[in-house]
Parts: sequence; structure tokens; C-alpha cells
Amino acid sequence: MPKTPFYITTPIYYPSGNPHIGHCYTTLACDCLARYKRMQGFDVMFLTGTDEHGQKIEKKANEAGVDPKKYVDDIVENFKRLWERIGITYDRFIRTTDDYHIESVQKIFKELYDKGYIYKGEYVGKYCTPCEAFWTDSQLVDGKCPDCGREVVDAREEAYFFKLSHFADRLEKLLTENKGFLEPETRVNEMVNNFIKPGLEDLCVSRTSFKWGIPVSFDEKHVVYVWIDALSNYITALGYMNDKYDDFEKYWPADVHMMAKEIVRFHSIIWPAMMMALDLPLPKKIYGHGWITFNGAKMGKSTGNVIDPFILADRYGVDALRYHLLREMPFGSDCAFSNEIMINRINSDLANDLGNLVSRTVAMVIKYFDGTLISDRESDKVDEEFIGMVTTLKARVEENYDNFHFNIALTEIFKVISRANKYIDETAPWVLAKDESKKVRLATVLYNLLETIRITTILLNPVMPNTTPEILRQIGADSEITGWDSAGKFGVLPQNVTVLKGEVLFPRIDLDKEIDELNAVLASQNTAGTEPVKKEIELAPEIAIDDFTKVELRVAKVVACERVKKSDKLLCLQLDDGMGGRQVVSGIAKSYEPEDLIGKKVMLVANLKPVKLRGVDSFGMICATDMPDGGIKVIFVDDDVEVGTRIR
RNA sequence: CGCGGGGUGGAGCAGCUCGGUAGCUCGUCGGGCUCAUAACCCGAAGGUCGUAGGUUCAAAUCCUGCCCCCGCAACCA
Repeated sequence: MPKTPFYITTPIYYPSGNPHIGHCYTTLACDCLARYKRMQGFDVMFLTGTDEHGQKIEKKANEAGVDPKKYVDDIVENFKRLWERIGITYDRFIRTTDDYHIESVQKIFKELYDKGYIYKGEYVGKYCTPCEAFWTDSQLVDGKCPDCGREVVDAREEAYFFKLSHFADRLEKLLTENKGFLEPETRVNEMVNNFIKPGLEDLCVSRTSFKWGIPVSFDEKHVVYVWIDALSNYITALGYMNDKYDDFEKYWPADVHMMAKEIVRFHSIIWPAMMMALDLPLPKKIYGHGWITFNGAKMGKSTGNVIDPFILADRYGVDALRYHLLREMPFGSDCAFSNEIMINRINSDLANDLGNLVSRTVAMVIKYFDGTLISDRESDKVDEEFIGMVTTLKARVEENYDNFHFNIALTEIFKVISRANKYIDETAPWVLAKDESKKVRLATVLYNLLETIRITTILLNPVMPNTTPEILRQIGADSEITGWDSAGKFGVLPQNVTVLKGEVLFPRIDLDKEIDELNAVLASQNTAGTEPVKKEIELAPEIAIDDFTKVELRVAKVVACERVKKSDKLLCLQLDDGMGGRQVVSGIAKSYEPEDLIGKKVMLVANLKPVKLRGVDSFGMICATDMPDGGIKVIFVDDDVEVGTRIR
């Protein structure tokens, strides 16, 4: 009987910078699922890869003075190195710069065009030259570039559009009626209310403003923009419209696309619409997990809180890292990461409970039976409840693995491990050992413990694939009795099993000492990183003095200030500018209360063209800086300076 | 009135659908055990279940108002 296919994907990651622990979770979750499904006997296809095109990479490569392909080649190697380091068993790695992918994307684009789902459109006056960006009508803010606020020009730029709007009804139906298509379910409302109900706009799917992308085959001045290029990877990697592979029929539709929550939107709206347009089956499930946060902030390079997964794996072991991430991340929400949490988790679960259980059990078999149990058995009433809990564990674990509740599956497993430790106390083998007539009973107790270890270890294998074989070796479990199915049966180990003393599986970590050492490591990294950081500051093009004097900066005093209604970020300030006063709206409400500003003197850009923000007129702007933590600091002027004074 | 999630002992969470002893993990304190990685087992302390009302014999759980936090959307000129 052929195995049932199971297709699982991570997003393809954007190699504009090196991978960090945030990337690890998604990939680990997929890896765990892939290993689990393989053990169950599925024919698994586990795909990951990199999304290598786009303006940002083109720009970074230019800055680095290298060819974009060369630039991504190096970073992609780092991704692959990390996956190897943490034991990721992907079956296929796709790069959007791979020839077969390029070929397929061009064909897909053409197909969509031929079917009428892609059409050539044209903008008038919606191109921001400095930003090199196109904007649709609704994206413009008061007719200006939403990124930089500058005027957009009437460039008649052409671009191809995908008829996303055409699929709005079907998408809404898909999201709301097909329970389980998008999980966690809370995302469904977000998508429907925020994107579909307000009206889906057609999607711009080509660019002429940069070259680092896949050319549109029938119109070579365009390159395919990220949506069709990147999302298609899930089918091109199977050989859809190319000859490189021939797995599309076998694996499509995907069983699950796994990803972090911020890209759920693209996968639950644009991607299914593309499938609909191509008349292909829809993926079975989109799953958006939470973020790993550090002091409440998302893990990422920009916030400077990156925890190097290589360092963690080196210090604590790959399996400890895998276990920690999968154990801590709850379904649907974020999980806080800190070294302290991780060390405590490793100590209490892995060292104290699991490692110690194996250690003490094996030690007793060696001590009381020279390593080989006798075959006679004598059960007792206390065994029943315990064994019952162990035999039913597999079903509970499967249910949770299947639903990506890795944390709950692990909790269930460790409940049993904990119960086993208690069982030792209840049966007190060291007491039995003193009485020769209790020898059979003693063997029974130890056998029950070994079986419990065997079963829990098998169930832990997808999460801790490096350590579990060693545990099984220590308890004398041959490979024939470590299959997934055997985790549902109690009594599989030979009655006269022989155990082996092994290394300590998970050494306890001294928390205080370890934190000190980690801080030292981080400090040295930070010092090492200081120089390059300085170099990365990129100045805007040089200007002449008269360019600067075009900007009229004047001192103004805040006389009144209030929040702008229905806005989180905007304050409306009444300024005394020495020329009759004016109103300015400023996006600083997250960092300042209105009363913080009243009476203060600020720098006013006095000759800025007025705009309307959230319906409120703003005549100029006040100068402020962005802080690294996302806050804003207004630049205040010394109180001695007269209102209205020109600044230069 | 944009949509949604949440506020439970020191920390992190469960319980809320189907009202009735507030449970788990970590931490703290005390005890037990000695097979084991100073681990393991037991016990204790510690909670106005955000807040104000309402329904009820009875509310963490149902209803209403309010406060606060978070995500998505909008908004930084």
C-alpha cells in the first residue's frame, strides 16, 4: 500500500540578513511535524527555502558592491548551516533564483495573463520618485506618498495587476465557512473585517523600478513582484510547470503552510486567490503561530535583541533548544524568551525529570540485577493506574501534535515522566532490594519504568531526535521496538532486557554562573559589532546650503495640545509661532501626553505645505527623533530663545 | 461606536461553552527518601479571580457599565 503523502512548508525566508531565532521556531515546528509524520508512516515532503529577489536585496548588494546573486548566496549558506545545526530535516530547499522556479513563475504569470486574471494597467500621478515606489489611490495619504510624504508625480507608469477583487466572495466564503483553513481562528475575523469586507483591491504584480527579479516573459521591462514570485514556490518546488520535479500530483494540495502571524494575510488571501485563478486545489491549512518575544518586543535584528541560535545550541545542546522553543510557544499567542526561562526549563524538565529518571532507573537495574532483568513478574495494584496513564499517552500526544499544540503534547509527556518519578517513591525499589523474596516484584517495578521511558522517548523523538536514540540505547531498546506504533503498547521490551550505563543526558546548568557567562559573551559580541554599525549609517545625498535654507525652521511654543480623536499616534498642537499662531498635527502621542508639551518650545518647520491628517489640518511639523526602542523624542529649544526666531 | 484577544497567589498559564470545593508549572518555606544529575517524593504559605453594579440559594464562570494591556487595521509630514 502506498504511503499517504503529507506536504508541509515553511515560508521562504528573505535573506537580506542572517537568520535568527525567530526563523527557528517556524522551521522547528515544521521539522517536528515532519519527523512525527514520517514516524507514523506518511510520505512526507517538507519544503523550506529562500525568497531572494526584490529591491531591498538589490540595494543591499549594491551597497556591498557585489552582485545580488553573490550577496544572497552567502546568506543562504548561513540559513542552511543553521538548519543543519539544529537538525532540520527538510526534504527540499527552494531558492527563488533557481532556474526551474524562474521558468515556472514566468509560465504561471503568462497563464494568469492568458486567462485574463492579470491585466496591464497604468498609473497616472502615483509614483514617488525618491522612494521609487508605486501607490494606488487608496494608499496615498492626502495625495502624497505614504512612505515619505512627498509629492507623487504623474508618471504614466505601467504595471501588471492581478484581479484579486474578482475572488473576494470566494475568499470570504473560504475563510468563514471552511473551519480549520486558517488557524488560529482569531485570524479569520482579522482578515475578513480588515481586508475582504472593505473591498479587495487588485494587486500590482510587476515592477519596472528595479531589475532584481524574474522578468515577465512577454514584457521584459517588467519583473514579477514578490507575490507571484515568492508564493508560487510552494508549487514550483513540486515541479508545477517545470521539468525539474514531478511531485505536484502527489503532494499538492499542501497539508499545511506554517508561518508566523505577520504573513498570514498574504497566505490566506493572495495565495488562495492565485490557486483559484489557476484552477488548482487550495492548500488544506494555513497556520500562523505567534512570535518569540524578548522583553515584550518582537525578535528581530532592528531591535537589537537577537539571540544567536548557534550560541544557544552550542551551550545547551540542540535538543534542549528544540525542546525549549516547542515547549514554551503556546497555540495562537506569543511566547516570551529569555535565557533565564530557557535554563530553568532545561534544568527542571530535561535534567531533573527526564535525565534523572533515566539515570536512576538504569542505575538500579545495574545495581540490583547486574544490568539484566530477570523475567519473572509480580504486579501490584499501584501499577494499574500508572501503566494505564502510560499506555494512553500516545493518543493524547498524537492529538496535540496533529493540531500543532506541541507545547501541550510535551506537557502530557512530561506528566507521565513526572508520574514515573513518583512511582519510584511509591514502590521504593531500594526497600524491595533488601529482601530477596521481593526480587520478582523489584524486577517488575524496574521493567515498568523502562517501558515508560521507552514509550515517552519514542514520543519525544520528533522534538529531540539527537538525544532519544541515546536514551533508547541505555534502556536496551533495539530499533525494532522503537517505532511509533510501539509507543501504544506496554510490555514490548524483552522481559530479560539488558541496560547500559551512559553519559549524563542533560547536565544541570548553574543558572547564575551561566547568566554571567552569557552576558559576557553578548558583551563581547556587542563590542565587536560597534565598528560596523557606525559604518552602516548612510547619509542622504549631499546638499548645498541653499537647499538647506529652503527649509524654514523657527522656534515655536506649545500653547495647547490635545489628542486627535480616533487616532493612536497623533497629537494636535496649537503653537505660538510669533506670527499669529498655527496648528500642527504630530505623530508623537505614543511617547508624549498632551500636558507634557504645553509650555515647551519646539523646532517648527514653518514653510511646509499644509496637509490634513485624520481630518485635522496641520500647518507644518515639529522636529523630533526616532528612538531605537520605537519611541520618539521631541527636540526642545532652550526657553531663552524668543518665539518665532529663525533656526539655521 | 473599525475588528479581535486578554486582565486568576511572586512569575507564566489552565478553569469560563454546561454557574456550586480556584487547578498546573516555576519560585519560596518545611518535611521525607537515599536508587539518582544537591536530583526525586510529600506538605505548607501565598489569590478581593481588573473594577462597579445586576441575575441567582450560589458567579472566576451569565448580563451591563467602566479601567488597563496586546494583536490587526488606520494614523507618524
